[in-house]
Amino acid sequence: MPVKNPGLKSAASSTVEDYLERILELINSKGYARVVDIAAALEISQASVTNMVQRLDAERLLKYEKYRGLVLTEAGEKLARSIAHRHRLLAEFLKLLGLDDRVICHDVEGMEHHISVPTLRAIEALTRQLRRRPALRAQLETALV
Amino acid sequence: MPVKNPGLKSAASSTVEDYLERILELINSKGYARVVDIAAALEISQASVTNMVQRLDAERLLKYEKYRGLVLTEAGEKLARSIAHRHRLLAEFLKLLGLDDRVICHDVEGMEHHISVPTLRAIEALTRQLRRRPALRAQLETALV
DNA sequence: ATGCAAAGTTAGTTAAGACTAATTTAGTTA
DNA sequence: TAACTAAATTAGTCTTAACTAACTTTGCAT
Repeated sequence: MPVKNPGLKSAASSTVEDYLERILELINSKGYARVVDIAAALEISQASVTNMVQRLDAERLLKYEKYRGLVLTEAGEKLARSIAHRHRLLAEFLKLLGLDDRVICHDVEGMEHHISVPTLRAIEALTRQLRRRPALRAQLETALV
Repeated sequence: MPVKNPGLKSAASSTVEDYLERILELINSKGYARVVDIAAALEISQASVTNMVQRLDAERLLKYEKYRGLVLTEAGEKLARSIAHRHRLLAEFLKLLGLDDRVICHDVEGMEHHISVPTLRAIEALTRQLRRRPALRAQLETALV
């Protein structure tokens, strides 16, 4: 299906977003992101990662030197951060709905690439309300049976 | 990315779900679903639709006779209905968050294929609360500025 | 300094799902 | 009923993003 983009999102494909998200995660936790680690994190082959890293370099989302490693560019880091932020927000929202971590992980990874800024803001506001209203959360729990 | 399926969803791909959703919609509104109408609804070529319809026939989600038309099978209709239901639920949820129809349409079409049953149930419960608590909705609106 | 294992790269393949162009069928109208 | 048009189908191509297998580079241990 040709997924049209009505001016609501960044130009990055879901796949690109997944890569950037994991790369930032690795950099934050280990200080660097090697091909082998990215491949392990995404559960894909190293060859696939090498390909994508070359593409991300061409798109100026990171700087990459053959055999030597990579660093995010300003643009890449900015994008990665906003992706990570969206991910955290959605995960927290689902957590407040009482869902378990396995489900949260699965659904967030699927949905996150398809949520526009306005929707994200609305969910953010809703999450704030849920956070400070345990009574409301309790109602949800009981409604689920 | 290899989208794994941890036993949370039907076996149909996002694409298949989109086709079924539109086919049911057409059948409900016009009484039948022709290739040309499905193609128009999904904004893809008739050739692509013919291909997919043959595949859906092979998967027993509809019965299809060359040049003659198609009808959903029991299984196909059941699946299509549950997809449509999920779509309506998500759309209503976003509507209650105060989002506008353009955004709702875009985001629902992106997200709907990635939401598990437990998450859907939780959102359903939350939607009920939002429906009967205009004050809560008002708080969200003002929080958005 | 050399050699070996781990990491990285390249080349070529695959699958889904779109596309166009060309062909065939069906239904309507003269 | 003959012909024309709209709909449907087929055949073959393209893109994205995965894969495997084979090869190269790097860095560590001897």
